[in-house]
Amino acid sequence: MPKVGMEPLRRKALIDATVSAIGARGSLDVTMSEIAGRAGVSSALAHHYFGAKDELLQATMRHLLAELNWDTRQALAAAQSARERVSAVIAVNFSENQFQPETIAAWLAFYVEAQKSAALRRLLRVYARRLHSNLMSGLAGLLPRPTADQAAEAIAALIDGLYIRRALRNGTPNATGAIAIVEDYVEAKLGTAAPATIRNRLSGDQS
Amino acid sequence: MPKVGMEPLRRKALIDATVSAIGARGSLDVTMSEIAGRAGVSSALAHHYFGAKDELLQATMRHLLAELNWDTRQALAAAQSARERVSAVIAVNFSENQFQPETIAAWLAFYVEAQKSAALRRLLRVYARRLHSNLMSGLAGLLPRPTADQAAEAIAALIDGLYIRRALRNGTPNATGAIAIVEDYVEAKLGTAAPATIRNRLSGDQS
Amino acid sequence: MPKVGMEPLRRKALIDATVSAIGARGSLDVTMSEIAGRAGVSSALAHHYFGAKDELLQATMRHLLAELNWDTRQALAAAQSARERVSAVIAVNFSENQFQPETIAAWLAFYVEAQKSAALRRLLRVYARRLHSNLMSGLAGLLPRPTADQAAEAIAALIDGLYIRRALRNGTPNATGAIAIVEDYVEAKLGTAAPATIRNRLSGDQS
Amino acid sequence: MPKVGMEPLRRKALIDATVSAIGARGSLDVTMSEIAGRAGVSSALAHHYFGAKDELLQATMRHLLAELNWDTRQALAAAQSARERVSAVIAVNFSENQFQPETIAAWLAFYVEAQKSAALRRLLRVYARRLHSNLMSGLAGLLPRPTADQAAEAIAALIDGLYIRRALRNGTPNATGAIAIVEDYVEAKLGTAAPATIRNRLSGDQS
DNA sequence: AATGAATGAGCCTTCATTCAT
DNA sequence: AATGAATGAAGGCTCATTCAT
Repeated sequence: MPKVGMEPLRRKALIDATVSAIGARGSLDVTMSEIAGRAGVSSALAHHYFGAKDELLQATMRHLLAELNWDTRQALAAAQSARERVSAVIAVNFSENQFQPETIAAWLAFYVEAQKSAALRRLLRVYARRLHSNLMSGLAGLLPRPTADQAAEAIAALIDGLYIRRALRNGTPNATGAIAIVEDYVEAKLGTAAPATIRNRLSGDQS
Repeated sequence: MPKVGMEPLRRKALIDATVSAIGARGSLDVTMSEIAGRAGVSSALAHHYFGAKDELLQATMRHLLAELNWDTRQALAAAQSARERVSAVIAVNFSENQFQPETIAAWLAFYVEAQKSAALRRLLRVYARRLHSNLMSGLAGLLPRPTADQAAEAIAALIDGLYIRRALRNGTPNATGAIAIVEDYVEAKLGTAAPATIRNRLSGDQS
Repeated sequence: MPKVGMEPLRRKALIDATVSAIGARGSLDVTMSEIAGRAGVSSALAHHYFGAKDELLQATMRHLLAELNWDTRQALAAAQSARERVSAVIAVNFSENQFQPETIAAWLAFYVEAQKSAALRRLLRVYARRLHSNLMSGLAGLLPRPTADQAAEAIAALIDGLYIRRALRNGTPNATGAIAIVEDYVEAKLGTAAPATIRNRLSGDQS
Repeated sequence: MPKVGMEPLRRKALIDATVSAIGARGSLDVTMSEIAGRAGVSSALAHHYFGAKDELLQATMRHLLAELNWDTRQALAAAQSARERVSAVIAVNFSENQFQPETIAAWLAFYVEAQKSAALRRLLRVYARRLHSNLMSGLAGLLPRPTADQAAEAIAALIDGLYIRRALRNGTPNATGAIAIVEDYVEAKLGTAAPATIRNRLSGDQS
C-alpha cells in the first residue's frame, strides 16, 4: 500500500465527512475533530490539506454546487422541449441526490453562514445565477421575457422555500409533493399567459 | 436613573439587542457579552434575567413571532374580502416592520438553529401553522379545499424563499418586488382554478 | 407588626438556614442566595447583617459550638461520678441534637474549611480544647495523668472518626452503636489500668 | 523534549499536581489552572487528558487509594502473626507515604466532597471495606467474631479521627503518637478479652 | 503522509458584593 | 428594615490551530 496519491482521496473523504457532519448537527457548528473523526483521520491532517476550517467549508460548498451542476447538465441534456427543460431543472433539485436531509441541512447552513462569509456568499451567487439561467433556458421559449424572468425568480424562491420547510418538518413535503407544488405553479403561470396549444408548439420547435 | 421596575425594560432592551446583534452578525453565533453590550448592561445581568443564552434566544424568537402575529391580526381586521385577506397576510410579511435586514437575518438564523434546538423548532411550527391558517382564512373562500391547501403551502414556501434570497443579496428583491411575485402566483392560481366572476362573488359574500 | 427588633430574629434565621443549607449540600459550597432563600430573605440582607459570607459561616460555627457546649454543661451537671462525667461527654456528642445528618455534615465541612481559614481553625481549636478538658474532668479521677491524657485524645479522635464515617454511610453507625464503641474503649482502658473496685471507689469519692 | 508517549507522564504529573494543590489549599476548591500550572502544562491539556475536573479528582482519589492499597499489601506480606497483621495495617496508615500534610488534606477534602459526589462516595466505600477486611485478617485470629468486628470498626474510626485532628493542628499528633494511641487501644482490647498466653498461641499458629 | 502533543483565546455561567431606593 | 438592580471577577470548558516527530 503505497502512501503516495493519498491527497485526492483524503480531500474527498474530508469533504464527504463535512457534509455528513453538518447534516447530522444541522448547522455549521461542527468541530474539525468531528469532521476528521468521521473521515477517519486526525484533525491535524484536515488542516494539513485544507489549511483552515473556512477553506474546508468552502471546498465542501463548492463540491455540493458542482454536484448539483453536474446533475443539472445531465438532466437538461435529456430534455426534449422547452417545457421539459423547465421540469428537468425542477426535478433535479428534488432528486434523490439533492433532496436528502443531510444535503438539505448543509445547504441551509451554508445559506446562513453566507451572511457572514463573503466567500460563501460569492459561491451562492454563482448558484443563484446558474439556476436562473437554467430555468430561463426553458422559460424563454414559453413566456415573454419579463414574465419569464419573474417566473424564474418565483420558481427559485419556491425551491429555496421548500427546502427550508422540509428541513424543519421531518420529511414534509417529500420530493413528489415538492415537485407537484412547483410544477403546479409553472402550469398556472403558463395557463394564464398563453393557450396551451401555442405553448406546446413553441416548446416543440425549440428543442 | 430609576432603580426599580427595571425588569421589563431590561428584558425588552436585551431582546432588541439580541435581534440587532444577530442581524449584524448574520447568525446566532453572538456572544452574551455582545448582546449585553448592545443593551448597555453587563452580561451577568442578561443571565440574571434570562438564566441562559438559550432562553434569551427563545424569548427573542417568541418576541419576533408575537410581533408578526400582532401585525397580521391588524392587517386581517382591515381586510374586506377573502381576496383581501390573502393579500393582507402576504403584505404583512413584507411590511416595513418585518422585511428588514436585521429581522430577516434573525429569522433565517432561527430557522437553521431550529434544526438543533427542539424548543426553537416548536416555535417555528407554531408560526408555520399560523401562517397556513391565516392564508386559509382567505383562500378557503376562493378555491376548493385541496387546491386551497396546496396554494397556502406554496405561498408559505414562496415567502420563506423570498426571505432567504433577500438575505443573501443586498436588498433584492425589495418588498414591492417580493409582493408582486407572490401576488402574481395567487392571481395565476385563481385564474386557472375558477372564473373571476365566481371568485368575486364568493369573496364578496364572505366579508 | 413593628419592624424594629428584627435583627436577632434575622440573625438566628440566617444561621439556621446556613446549617440547613450546608447540611443539604454536604459542603460549604453554598451560595449566599441559597442561604438567604432558606431564611426567607434577600441575599442583600444577609450581607447587611453579617458583612460577608465568611463572617456568616464563622457565626454559624460559633453557634454550633455554643449549642454543643450548652448541651455538655447540662449533661455534666447531672453526672454523679467521674465515670459518669466521661459518659456524659460522650453521650452529648451523639445526642439527638448533635448527631443529625445536617449537623454532622456541617461539622465536617467546617473541619475541612478550617484548613484554609485561620478564623475557623481557631474556633475548632477552642472546641478541641474544651472537649479534652471536659473528658479530663472525668478521666483524671479514673486514670493516672499521662494515661488519662492519652485516653482523652483517643476518645476525641474516636468521636471525630465516627462522625466522619457516619457522614459517608447513610446513618451507620447510629447513635447507639457509636456510643457503644466509645464506651467499650473506655471500659477496656479502665479495665487494663486498674481493678474495677478501685475505680469505682475513686469515682464515687470524687463526685 | 520527547513529543511522543507523553500521556502517562502527563497523567501522573497532573495527578501529583492535584494532590499537592489540594494539600496546599486544604480543600478541593482548586482551579484547573492551578493544578495545570503546578504540573507545568496548560489547563487545556488537563482537560484534554481527563475530560473534566471531576474526572481528574476521581482519578486522583483512585491513585491515593491504589497507593495505600499497595503499601498495605507490602506490609501485610511481611507480617508474621495475626497480631503483626493488625499492627502492619495500622502502621501503614501512619507511614511516611501516607501521613503527610498534603496527603492528609487531600483525604479529608475527598471525604467531604464525597457527600456531594456519588462517584467519590463509591470510592471511599471501597476503601472502608478494604480497611475493615485488612484489619479483620488479623483480628479474626485474636478475638471472637463480633468483638473483632467492633474492634475493626473502632480502629478505623480512630484512624480517621486522628487524620482529621492532625490536619487541624500542625503536625500533632505525629505518626509515632498516632500509632501509640491506636496500638494502645488494640492492647487494651486484647487485654480485656483474653489472656495473653492464649492470644499469643493463636496468633503464632496462624502465621 | 500522518499524528499526538500542546496551547491561547474566548465563551458561558456563577457568585459575592455593592448601591440606590 | 429590606430589597431589586447591577456588576467584576473568576472558573470550567471548547476548539481551531501549530509543531515536532
